[in-house]
Amino acid sequence: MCAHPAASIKRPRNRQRAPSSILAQERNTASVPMAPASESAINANWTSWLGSRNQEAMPAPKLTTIQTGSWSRSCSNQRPMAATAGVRHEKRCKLAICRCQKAVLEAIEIAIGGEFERKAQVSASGENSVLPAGASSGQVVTRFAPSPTGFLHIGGARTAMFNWLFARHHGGKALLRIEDTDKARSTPEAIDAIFAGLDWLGLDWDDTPVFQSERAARHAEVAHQLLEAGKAYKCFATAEELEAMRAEQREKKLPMRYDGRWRDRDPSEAPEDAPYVVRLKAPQSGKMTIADQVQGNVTVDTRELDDYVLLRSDGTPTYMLAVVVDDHDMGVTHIIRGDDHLNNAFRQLALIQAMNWPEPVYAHIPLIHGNDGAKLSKRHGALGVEAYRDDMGVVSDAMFNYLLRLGWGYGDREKISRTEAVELFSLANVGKSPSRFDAKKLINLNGQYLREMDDTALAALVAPRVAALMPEFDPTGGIDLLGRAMPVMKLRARDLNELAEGAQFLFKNRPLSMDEKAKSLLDETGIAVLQTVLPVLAEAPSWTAAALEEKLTQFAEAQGHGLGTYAQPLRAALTGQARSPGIFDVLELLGRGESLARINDVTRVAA
RNA sequence: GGCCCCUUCGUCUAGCGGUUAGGACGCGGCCCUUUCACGGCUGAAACACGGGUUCGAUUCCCGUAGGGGUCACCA
Repeated sequence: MCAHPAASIKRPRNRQRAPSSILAQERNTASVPMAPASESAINANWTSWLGSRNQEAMPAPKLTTIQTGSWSRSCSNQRPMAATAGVRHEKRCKLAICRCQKAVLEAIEIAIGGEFERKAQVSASGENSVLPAGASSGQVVTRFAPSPTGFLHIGGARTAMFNWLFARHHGGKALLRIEDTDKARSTPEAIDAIFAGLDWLGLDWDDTPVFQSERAARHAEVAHQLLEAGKAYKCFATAEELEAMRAEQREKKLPMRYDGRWRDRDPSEAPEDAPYVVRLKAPQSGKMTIADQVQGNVTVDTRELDDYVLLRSDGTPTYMLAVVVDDHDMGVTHIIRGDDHLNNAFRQLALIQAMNWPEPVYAHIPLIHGNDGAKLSKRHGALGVEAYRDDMGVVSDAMFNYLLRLGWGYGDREKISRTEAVELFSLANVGKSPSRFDAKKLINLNGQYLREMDDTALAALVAPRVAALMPEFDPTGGIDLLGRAMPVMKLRARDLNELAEGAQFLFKNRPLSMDEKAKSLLDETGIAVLQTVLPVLAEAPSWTAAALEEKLTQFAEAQGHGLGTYAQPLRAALTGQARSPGIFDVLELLGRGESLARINDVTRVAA
């Protein structure tokens, strides 16, 4: 049948998005910090908390550039980043915004080199804010901050990847912070599992990982600074009191939030020695906008923000305080995390502004949902990455590629290596809607990567699995044969388990056990076929797949039969199964002696 | 309930005002073939709904519906 010529002509679809490097560069540069800073103040600050903390935990930031206070103010409402996010939605304004952005950047450049520098020196004195290390050099700094309450699940893994990718793409730093402040739920095993999972995915991190629990003193220090500055206050409300307040709000269908009952009260009104928490004085009017790199501009009325707790009554920091302080001290410039934190971002921003710290760039990526469409959680049967590795036999490169494509796309590209991913990754191409995990697609991709893998490396991964399947397998002796079998075996496998199962025939002891299909192939006619074919094979000039194929094909033709007549009984006799690699490959892998012996086992029993 | 976010084949996605709405996984068919795979060709399969704006909306705006997230002295 011949199709109409026109039917096969496809319209060229080369409208692939141009690499977004220009935008990316602009963003990168645009993230130059705007906050004033004093080097001595910073150093003092760092030494103060370093003195009592683990010195290894976090190196003091290097300070190179000083920015101006005036720029901080003039840019805070219309930062270049805000304009950039607008591009996503205001394509008509795209060019205009880009030009505007460019103008701002140029202005910044002039400012850095010119008269603003003097202003900086003036306004920096008396300021106690700390300029982030990364930010000071215009370098991108990201962080992945898992809380070690379990394994590294798919969602966390992808967040880690996006952070890593973004930092590597921009030649910046990717940092790791373990949020282990919840001592009851954090375990060393979970920490190990997270490290192992990240390592397996091939994600490496700069500097030493930070353990949040070791920084409690620094967090408290910030809370006290805020207290002294009048930007935070002591709240003596009891748990029961607050519960009653919430119950009432629930009943009256009012928004549930702390009503600020101690915001303006004098602490002396509290009972003697009463326990208290420290709350942030959050702004009470106006609006806040976050120029989110993924979600676009998100605006919230500040009335939605309540005076949340910074320091618990036992003096320990809450998560809200800890993240903000750590992100700042670590010099994090870009916060890339799940969008379940989008609402938190506003509350955190209030704290950042109270401290007069530079605002980071936010990118809240959509969550990965389970099959029921709800947030992935352990209760939903979400698995740790190691489960995909161990139980499903998934290979690192495949997992990386699959996760990369979940929520991020680059035109039609499906198969993308780590190196390419670093080159192509941008937040602009991260989708806004949540995605679901599709194990079938993962496995398909896994098969593609398996086929490309080095045979020796593959054999090393498969060997333990074969050993688990059959006690008679000797890994030290068998790994060589396994490696030689890989080229033909990996063509037909999609995961490491299939590979291991399929390889078992190579190591079985004689006489072979036969599965049902093999037995049915070895009926009377099947055995008769083997009896005629045995001497033919024995005569083969050399025991290679090619030679054997030539020999048997000639014989089949002479007999007037198809190759299948001989191949199937042979397969059964040689492997005990009806499925295997090509029969001539099987013969070659098994070798002359073993092959003939296995065939002989079958024919002799019948006789 | 308040606030925030989302909505293109079953799933992952492309699409940037004019396309026969493209690709991938999965599913069906055909071809290749010694089994199973791989590979090749091919088919079915989507713009949630309703209003605007526009000469023209999948694309921009506003609603509706549905889904999700978040509202702790958890992280």
